[in-house]
Amino acid sequence: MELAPKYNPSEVEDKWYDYWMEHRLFHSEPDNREPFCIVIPPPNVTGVLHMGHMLNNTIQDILVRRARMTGKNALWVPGTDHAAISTEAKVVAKLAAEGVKKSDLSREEFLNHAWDWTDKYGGIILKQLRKLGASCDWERTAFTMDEIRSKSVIKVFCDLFDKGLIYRGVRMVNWDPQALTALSDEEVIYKDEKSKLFYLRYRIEGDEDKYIVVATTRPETILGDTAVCVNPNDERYTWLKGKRVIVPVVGRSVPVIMDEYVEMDFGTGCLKVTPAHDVNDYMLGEKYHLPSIDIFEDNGTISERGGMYIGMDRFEVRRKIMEDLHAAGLVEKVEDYENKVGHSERTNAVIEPKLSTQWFVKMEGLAKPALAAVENDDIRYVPSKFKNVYRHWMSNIKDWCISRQLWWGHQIPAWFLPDGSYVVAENEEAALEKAIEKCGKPLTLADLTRDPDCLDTWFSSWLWPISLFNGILEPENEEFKYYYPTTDLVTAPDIIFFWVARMIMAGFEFSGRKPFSNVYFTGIVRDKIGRKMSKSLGNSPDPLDLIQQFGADGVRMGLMLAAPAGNDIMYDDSLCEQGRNFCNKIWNAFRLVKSWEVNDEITQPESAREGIEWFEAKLNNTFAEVSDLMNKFRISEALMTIYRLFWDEFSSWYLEVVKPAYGTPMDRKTYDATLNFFDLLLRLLHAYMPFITEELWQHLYDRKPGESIMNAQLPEAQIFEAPIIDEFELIKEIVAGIRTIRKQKQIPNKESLKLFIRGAHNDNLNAILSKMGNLELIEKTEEKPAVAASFIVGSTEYFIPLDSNINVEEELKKLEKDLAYYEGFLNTVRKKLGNERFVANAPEQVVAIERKKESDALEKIATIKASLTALKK
RNA sequence: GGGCGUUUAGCUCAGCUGGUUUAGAGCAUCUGCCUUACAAGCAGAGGGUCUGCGGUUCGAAUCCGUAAACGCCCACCA
Repeated sequence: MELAPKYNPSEVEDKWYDYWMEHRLFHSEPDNREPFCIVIPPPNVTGVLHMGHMLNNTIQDILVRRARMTGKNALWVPGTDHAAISTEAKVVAKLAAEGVKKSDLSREEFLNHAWDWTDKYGGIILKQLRKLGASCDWERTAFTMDEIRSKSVIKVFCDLFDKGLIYRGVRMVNWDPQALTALSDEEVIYKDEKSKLFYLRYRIEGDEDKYIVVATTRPETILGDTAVCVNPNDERYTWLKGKRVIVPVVGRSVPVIMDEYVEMDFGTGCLKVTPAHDVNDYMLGEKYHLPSIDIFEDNGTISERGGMYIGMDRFEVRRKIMEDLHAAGLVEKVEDYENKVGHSERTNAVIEPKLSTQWFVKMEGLAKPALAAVENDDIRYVPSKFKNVYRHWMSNIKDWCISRQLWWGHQIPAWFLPDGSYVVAENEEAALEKAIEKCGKPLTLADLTRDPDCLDTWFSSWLWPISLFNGILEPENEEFKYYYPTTDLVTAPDIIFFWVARMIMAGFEFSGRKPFSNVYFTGIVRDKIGRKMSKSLGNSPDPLDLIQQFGADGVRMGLMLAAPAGNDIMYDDSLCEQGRNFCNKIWNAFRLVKSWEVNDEITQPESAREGIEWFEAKLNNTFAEVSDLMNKFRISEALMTIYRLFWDEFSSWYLEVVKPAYGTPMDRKTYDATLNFFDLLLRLLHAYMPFITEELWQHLYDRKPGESIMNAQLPEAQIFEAPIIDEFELIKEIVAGIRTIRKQKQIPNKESLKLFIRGAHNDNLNAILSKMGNLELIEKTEEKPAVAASFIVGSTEYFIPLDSNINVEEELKKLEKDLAYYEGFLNTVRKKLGNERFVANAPEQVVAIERKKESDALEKIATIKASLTALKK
């Protein structure tokens, strides 16, 4: 077989993905093995793959593939989320572009458009995931709005309602005037904004010459003012007691109320009260029975109730009303001001606090077991710092507003009766029954009106780990019992409240158990200079382009090299380059091994025997080390460990040690051992780099159809102390010493050298030393050869005799530098040992180590000094 | 306004319960090599006193306090 000198990913990736699919290698069914399960954080059904997905799914794939190779029955369930607001917004925008308004369509018509959109763009992202090698069980692909998931949502809603955990009520909610829906508190993002603080004059009723000054950031809301409030302890304003003031421009007379809520030292200490448009004002309004004037339409324009500026947009009015206030001489002053303004997470529209009737879930009771599970590590957070964030939120949890004024989603299963009361039921028939019972009159379906609102997207995704296995509708089914609780969850910390916390609560509430055992939080993918990747900045590469350029394995490796748990990753193409280069390294090592001819007659050279013994020990220990790191979710460290094993130990040392001279064949024993090592190395690498490892693994031996490295098992290994590993490290140092001399003296590698040794030296690996150093002789000596370059390893001196004269100056300099180092070192050690309290207090072992350091250093110094005097002669 | 986290070589990060040869890795840098697996490579080399200050200790990158910088989360001062 001829292999190209460079690895070409595009030639092999699709081939092997198809092969895996064809043989259903990602598919899992319950059996008697231990299950390992991950459910995918469902991406938006109409989304496209970005770097965040890339990172997140690479990690999941690594975990799943590794589990498969360690004897587990591994399952990764894929699916998508209907993403209520964002999908509905996209459909609305698309229709608008075609000149169709949502309000002109019936609910059914609109949903048809939405389904068309979903069918057209849905699942693109799942197809893209295949390009990176994601080993999801595609036969199980689910959607938050498919039948099982929808029914589960409805059932859960009804159950919670029956338990009294869901209620309907009038509350001040976060209103998105663009999406025309209420949002949960978590969907509001507060951003610092430069704005103005306007100081407005409110004249006193009956004493029009006097006025008080009120500071506000939102002058347009004076249309809804129904009071002015001051602190009762504020002596500046005691005279205001019982007075009324005139709202500027509007001309309405409103009372002055006194409440300690008002901060005396903010602004003027005078607060305008607009109960319909501010949460705090709403509270004041309730307390003092103030009228509430909602001046806005749902889309943020002024309504009839505003009385003026009707139909104008809220930001337009802010400008206009200031003009009018100025004209009327009612503006005291205007200051620059920085405050936080709430924006919709999905549409980025400025949130308008709005009074409306919504559905809520009582959270306090749900939070308790969910908090405890994380606190006691029954659910493990990696990294654990996110426990703090979680604890804080969970112990201050607020009720969850779950209704959204949208059509795309799960419609709330509540039906209104003609008298305005309502019933909650899983379907129309059941609702009718309940309704008849409730009002005692013979109603028909025509008398019932279903609540038009939909549920928050997260109200379906919080069930995901359960509903994927149909555990809500059929809690006793085999699959649910086998795969649930799932094992690991991999997600980004920004949805810890939206999703993770709620899944945990849902897990305990609906299944009585936790939904997963470990949560691995990834970081955010940023660009090289630390900016978050975003479309508008244009700093986000297209993952598919990267795969095209560097190969899926290269990109996976690039991302994983830089991604410790919970840390943001500073992405740079050079990371993928490193990944690609590594693929190439593996590829070429394979080419070398496969180029060897085997001759059964040849006996194994001693160097090869030593090399095999060493690498076996090294490989075993690395297996153990990698397992340990992976159990701690230290994925990038595990990968780096493997990288170094392959590149430095295997390629640079092992292969060079066993490599036969050019044109000569290799013995059978060494060849077989090398193929075996290669096989094991590929297995170790497979979870991280699935494609190239499959390609080479298939080439390594004859494989049966359907056989795959995916299912090859990783040997169980434990770290064991092997003296040969340390011995080999010394050999490396000696070889490096020889190479340095070759370089300095410009002696070609081909020219063999003699090596003389003065001092202790272990002969065990001399065959390797001789081969790697290209030595024709290794000999102990008492005397330094007349003309020789030297170096020291441990406290042993090594000499290479030279033909030409050596540069005495240079040698002296080198030795003196060494001497200075060791004398300095000895000094620090002696300082310690000279300290009586150290010797008295430190553990015996530690003192012993220091004494050993001392004697080693002394020995070394003696050696160097001897060399120095010899040179100076 | 509260809380949390980070700060170690040019860059990205390890360094776990303080003591494993006066701090490790990868990348980048420098030097020499197109040595028939690989220039996407090989061989060699240089580079940090661990953000500052104070403390605990025989001993501190590691523990405590404090300051600064950066980041994140939460919060109803208009």
